[in-house]
Amino acid sequence: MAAERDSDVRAPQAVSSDGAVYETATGRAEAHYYHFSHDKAGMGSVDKAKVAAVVHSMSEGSSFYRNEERRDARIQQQIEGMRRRWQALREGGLELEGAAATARRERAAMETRRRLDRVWVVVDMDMFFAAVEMRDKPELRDQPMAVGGTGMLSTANYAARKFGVRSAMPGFIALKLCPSLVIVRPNYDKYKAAAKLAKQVFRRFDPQCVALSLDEAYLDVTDAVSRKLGGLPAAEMAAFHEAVWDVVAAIRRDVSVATGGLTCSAGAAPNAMLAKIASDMNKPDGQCLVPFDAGSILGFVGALPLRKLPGIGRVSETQLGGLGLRVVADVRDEAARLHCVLSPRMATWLHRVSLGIAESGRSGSEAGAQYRRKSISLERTFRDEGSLAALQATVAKLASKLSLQMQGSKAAAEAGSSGADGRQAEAGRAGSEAGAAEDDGVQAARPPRGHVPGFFGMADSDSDSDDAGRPKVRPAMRGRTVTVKLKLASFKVLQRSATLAEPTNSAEVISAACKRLVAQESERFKAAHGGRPLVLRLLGVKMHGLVFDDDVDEEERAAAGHMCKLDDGSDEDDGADGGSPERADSAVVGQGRRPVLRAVLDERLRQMRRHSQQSQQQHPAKRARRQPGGSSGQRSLSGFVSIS
DNA sequence: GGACGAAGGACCC
DNA sequence: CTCCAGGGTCCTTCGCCC
Repeated sequence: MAAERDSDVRAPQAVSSDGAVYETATGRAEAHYYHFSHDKAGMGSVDKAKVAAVVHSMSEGSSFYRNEERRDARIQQQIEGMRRRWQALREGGLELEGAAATARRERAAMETRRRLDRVWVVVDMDMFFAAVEMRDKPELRDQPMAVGGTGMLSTANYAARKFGVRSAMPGFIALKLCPSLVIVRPNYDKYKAAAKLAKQVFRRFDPQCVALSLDEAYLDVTDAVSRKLGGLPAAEMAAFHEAVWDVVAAIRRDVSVATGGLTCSAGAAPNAMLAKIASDMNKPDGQCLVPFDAGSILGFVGALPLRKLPGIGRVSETQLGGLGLRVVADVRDEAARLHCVLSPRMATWLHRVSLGIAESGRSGSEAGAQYRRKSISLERTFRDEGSLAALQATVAKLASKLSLQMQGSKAAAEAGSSGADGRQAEAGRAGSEAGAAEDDGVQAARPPRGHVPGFFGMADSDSDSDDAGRPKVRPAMRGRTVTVKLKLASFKVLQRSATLAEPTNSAEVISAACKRLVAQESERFKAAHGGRPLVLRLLGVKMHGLVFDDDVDEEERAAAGHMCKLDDGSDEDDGADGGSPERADSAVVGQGRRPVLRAVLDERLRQMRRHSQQSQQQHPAKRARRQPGGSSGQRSLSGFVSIS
């Protein structure tokens, strides 16, 4: 293993600026229901057609499948609308003229904001959960195995991937594809321990590194690289690239040593988005460097299939594909027309990203600001249930568990030691009635260290103690808006929410509010369906509009001095980075006020830019108007692509 | 024209 | 035998209320 890594550590071959290296399998997966993410590492030899056939035969006729078909039909219809408009723009001129001018200005403004002076690294553990299990149980090494349950897998090893098994695939389908598959139940404590070891390594290279999940971290290693260069500015690009390459190699080596042989892949680039993309290019156990010059970057992103962009998922890929766009460079070429067809944000975002520009700045001065979650929720899937009483019992149980979590570490600790207070005893009974009780008793009784990390949880609480070994305190919080999530037996999802007069974290209050919403919906459903009961397969309870108890102190401090306000709708996001390229001078943006985590995530998590077809068709005139007209000039689209 | 609440979605891991 | 998760974030649209 060491040898393998060595060899690829040794070759600081940067990407050629024409991007040819990355002209990967554009193997257009026939846009349909079940390509669970195509060219994943280790899948080279999979018989895709066969896998698709098996998956299809397993799903056909199921409620899940029918729901997917409905969804797909809707999307296809949207695409039809987009297509017509897209074609119309090809012929007609005026609107496009304006848009082209806008796009040109936009691009110039964006180019202004391109930064090449920071070195970002994204590290991604290879098949993390499976790797940990294999490390601890060598007999699993050469076996196809996956971590998860029959319901859903979270990751699979490479032996399993050869059969077409992959993460986010339901376990029962995976077993069909690979009858010898060993499915291991997840053991999060082990994964957390391993992640903690890795993070200790990351901190040596970037004390402020941010973990997005157990298996992925973002590092700004600029300082480490310049130390490597002896504090001198790199005389030339090659030396600089080599230094970057070596730092990344060192990180990966140290991670492997620290974790007892787990491997990871990494990408390095001038911004976090590019680094993220690069981290995926040489998986597993490899690394990739995007050169630090605009020309190379344009070549690199340009050649990528759109799906590689974090933020472009199954739907967006299909939509853009419907317009004939396949690769990032296509988007760049069509920036003007896209401005006429997509929502303004989506268009602007795509344009920027197609240039390989992203803002992953981290404001050093902002170290004090902790990340604040925006919502907290709990949901449970169970066997189809039509009895309102049973559903309400589940609601009560979810509400009381959520309440407990919201009360912070102190409450959780008490509950953990006492085993079961009144609320939980009640919840336990209720749960078994609803048939959703499996692991619940255990979970509820778990001490504070137990609870699920969540997507962001790791950002500052990857461990239960701080660096000095003091136990970490989870602040109590209250929420003002409560939402119930209902997934019908048909897989259709509904959400019903209500805003309370006062923020709360009381189990009773939350429970009562949720029960009311569920009862209402149940009535409505019966009325609309000739008395048929509402049959659900999932219930969820969520709270948002959160206020944190320890923010009270912060407000006091704020009164005395600086500190920005972090929570409540006032979103420090002022117009959103991509939103207004006009204020290109907003070097100030990303300069101060954002919490560390937000700044880093900015790019990758805000991009669910989707747009609604309907509205665009309903208000074409309005849309046209908002494109600042003016300008003329002949500009051939090719002029767009050139790098100045 | 906002700000705010509600509902529905896309996406990520 | 088992039959598609759960925890988050952000975007968009719409309606209501200034």
